[in-house]
Amino acid sequence: MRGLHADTGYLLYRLGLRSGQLFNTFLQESGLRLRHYAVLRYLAGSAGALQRELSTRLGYDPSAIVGLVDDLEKLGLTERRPSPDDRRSKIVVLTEEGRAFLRGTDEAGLRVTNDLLAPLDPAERETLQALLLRVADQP
Amino acid sequence: MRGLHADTGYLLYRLGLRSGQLFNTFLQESGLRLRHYAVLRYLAGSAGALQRELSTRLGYDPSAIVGLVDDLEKLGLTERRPSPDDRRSKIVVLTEEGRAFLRGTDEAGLRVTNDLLAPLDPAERETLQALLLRVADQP
DNA sequence: AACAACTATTGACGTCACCAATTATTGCTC
DNA sequence: GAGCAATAATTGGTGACGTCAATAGTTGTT
Repeated sequence: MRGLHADTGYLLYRLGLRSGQLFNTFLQESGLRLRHYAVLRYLAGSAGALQRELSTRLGYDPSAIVGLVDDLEKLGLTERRPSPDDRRSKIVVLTEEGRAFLRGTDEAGLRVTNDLLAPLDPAERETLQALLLRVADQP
Repeated sequence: MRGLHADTGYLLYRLGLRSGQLFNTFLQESGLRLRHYAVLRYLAGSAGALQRELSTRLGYDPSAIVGLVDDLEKLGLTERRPSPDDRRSKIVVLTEEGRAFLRGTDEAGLRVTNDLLAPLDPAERETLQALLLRVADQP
């Protein structure tokens, strides 16, 4: 009898939950949650982003972005700068402290991934990574 | 600059969210959510389960199971039967209506997985499935 | 000049995860 | 076999979160 566990879509859902929990328990000592961390990492790769951009790219509601950026700003990890082109928009950028924070949690994120993928050898991890990237990169 | 998207753990988290959303939008016409569906599919593979067992196997809080089983019972898809061994426990079983419901949503679940894995060919899907199963099957 | 579209923000509502406490029952132990 | 810790289901509370509607300020279009 094929249970739901044999369904790849459901497996992804389940493992996504587990992965998120691992990240969150890991981040909790810093007072942040996975959502904050995702924003920081996105900013690290983009050198400034409109809140609207964060919303669409990360899949969080615009109103959620407001709170997340508020939190990060309160901790001094990001700043809101006025957009030169459009006075409605604000550009969120990492501060130096934000970069330092990311450096400090770098190997920690790797450790989480390491725990999660413990049953796989390096070659298999690379295969999985490649497949997931292909799945993730569709509109 | 390696963004968070290059991190397998985060990829899993992200794809898990997407998968869950697909499942939920698909199930919403039936009035159930993914959590209910997961319970039904687990029951289909076990011919009766204690609520405690559902809690540990599916990773939901015992108090959450109460509500889920209440909902399913209200729809006539499951029943609570007294355990012959232990009067504290109740055994949750699928009704005939529950089985019929699962049959009706069978190919729908496959369609969700199909949408999700659109970029992969059949061989790659099997590889992914096998890797995810290995990752999922750790304590 | 008028109006539709867009950005950030606020607020409300329902769902959900997480934790503590309760009741009924069981198993252990002395 | 009496007392007591452990367990199963349940209830309730709290905080986080997704979603939706509404608003103020700004831009682009016609």
